[in-house]
Amino acid sequence: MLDIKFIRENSDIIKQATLKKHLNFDVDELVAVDSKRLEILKVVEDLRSQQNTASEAIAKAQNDERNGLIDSMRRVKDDLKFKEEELEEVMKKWRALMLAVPNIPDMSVPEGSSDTDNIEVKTWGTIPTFPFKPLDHIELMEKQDMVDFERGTKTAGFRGYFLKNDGAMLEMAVWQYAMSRWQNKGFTPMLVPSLVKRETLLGSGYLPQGEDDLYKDGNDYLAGTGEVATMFYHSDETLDAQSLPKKYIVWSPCFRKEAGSHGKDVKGLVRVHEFYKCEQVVLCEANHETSVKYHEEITRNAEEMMEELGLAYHTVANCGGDLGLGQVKKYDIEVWMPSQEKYRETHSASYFHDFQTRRLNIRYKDSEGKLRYAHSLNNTAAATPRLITAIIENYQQADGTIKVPDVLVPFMGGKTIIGKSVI
RNA sequence: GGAAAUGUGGCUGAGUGGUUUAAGGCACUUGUUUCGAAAACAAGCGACGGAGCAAUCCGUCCGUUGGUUCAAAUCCAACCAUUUCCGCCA
Repeated sequence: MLDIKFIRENSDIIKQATLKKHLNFDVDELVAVDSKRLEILKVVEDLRSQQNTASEAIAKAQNDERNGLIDSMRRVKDDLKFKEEELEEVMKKWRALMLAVPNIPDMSVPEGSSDTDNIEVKTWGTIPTFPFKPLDHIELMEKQDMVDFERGTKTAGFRGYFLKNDGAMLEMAVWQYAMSRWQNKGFTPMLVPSLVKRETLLGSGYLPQGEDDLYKDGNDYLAGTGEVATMFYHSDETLDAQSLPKKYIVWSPCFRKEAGSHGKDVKGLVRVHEFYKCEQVVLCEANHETSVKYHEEITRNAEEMMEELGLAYHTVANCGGDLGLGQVKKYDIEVWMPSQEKYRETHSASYFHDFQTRRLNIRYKDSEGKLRYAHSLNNTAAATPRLITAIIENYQQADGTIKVPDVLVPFMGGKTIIGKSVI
């Protein structure tokens, strides 16, 4: 959501944003609807003012005078009702359009329509070479009894899975490693609801346009990311400016229908309907430079974790067409997957300015005592099981066992090698 | 899931149809006083939208959404939340 005043005065900027994000949105229509809204609102407010004045007079008047006033107010009431209905019609349209206004992408966001136009901004690590034919994570995990897809689909349907033995333990080790790692950086750990109300998803900007990718029952939805509940946590609050930035490291189950991705990653654990994620969420003061600073910081946090894990990755700046409605700029971190011989997304870091906090009404009082909408950002910390597929493939050994990355050993009860040799 | 009670500003709390423009208190801000503070006294003290250069003015907001009425914090309905009890459950 953007400020309607800003939209009115800067419709050209909105038009450019719409083009850059490859969206269909008619800002001229919104501006026209808004003019209509203000015009009717003026009439309604004048009638209400009349009513308020008359109401006072009626309270004091007696007999005939009183009856006469009441009669004339009856007509005002009818007019008001008619105008209010007209206003409600316009407001419906207005609200729907307001939710569709895209946020303005940063100047530095590359042009382009899809992820193939994203631009690599960094690479790290050496792409591993194996003196044997490397296996994919599916084979590796099945050989070591770390996963059961057959019973997974029997139980949960397409993309269902069970993690077993060190498959289960490795996943939990990653969570613990990530949660404590970010806690040490000053982030507040939280476990947050995945079962959430519709308004939470409107607040973070996933709805109304993302309906098809969400599991739901009536007004109850399963969130696709912990960001949703975490952002809603502070909705309708005025934060203490001293408490900014607020940094959260959040663990939650995540549910995604993956609508529109049938045929992609149909096997394995790279794309599943139910997964778990440690997510970084930041609220900071309303200032572009501050947003950029924390955007770089939460991106770097994740890159450092990948470096600690010893996983080769690159970071891309997402192009305009690959940005969400509310995102100003986004970096994806993509890990090298030996079986696919390409990079696959593990992290997505974006900032929103006040797009989300306007919807959620999250404000703070700045140093001049003025109420302002905070800025918000988020990035993945560790999304599993996708991340463990990368670990497993990159750390596989000739005999089919899997070396545990050093930083995870303490979280695996001291275990350094997963599995028995299967040669 | 069933029953009952409750829902008013940052907090507390009055208000059950018309000077309520939401009393009073606490907290907060400023001033007077003081070497300084406390206390006392005085004044101020919400958000959002609109008009205006401005002073200021208008409108909306008493859990939410509708309804009744010339007029709703107040009456009615539904919903939501909280508390207590029962049922169920990890």
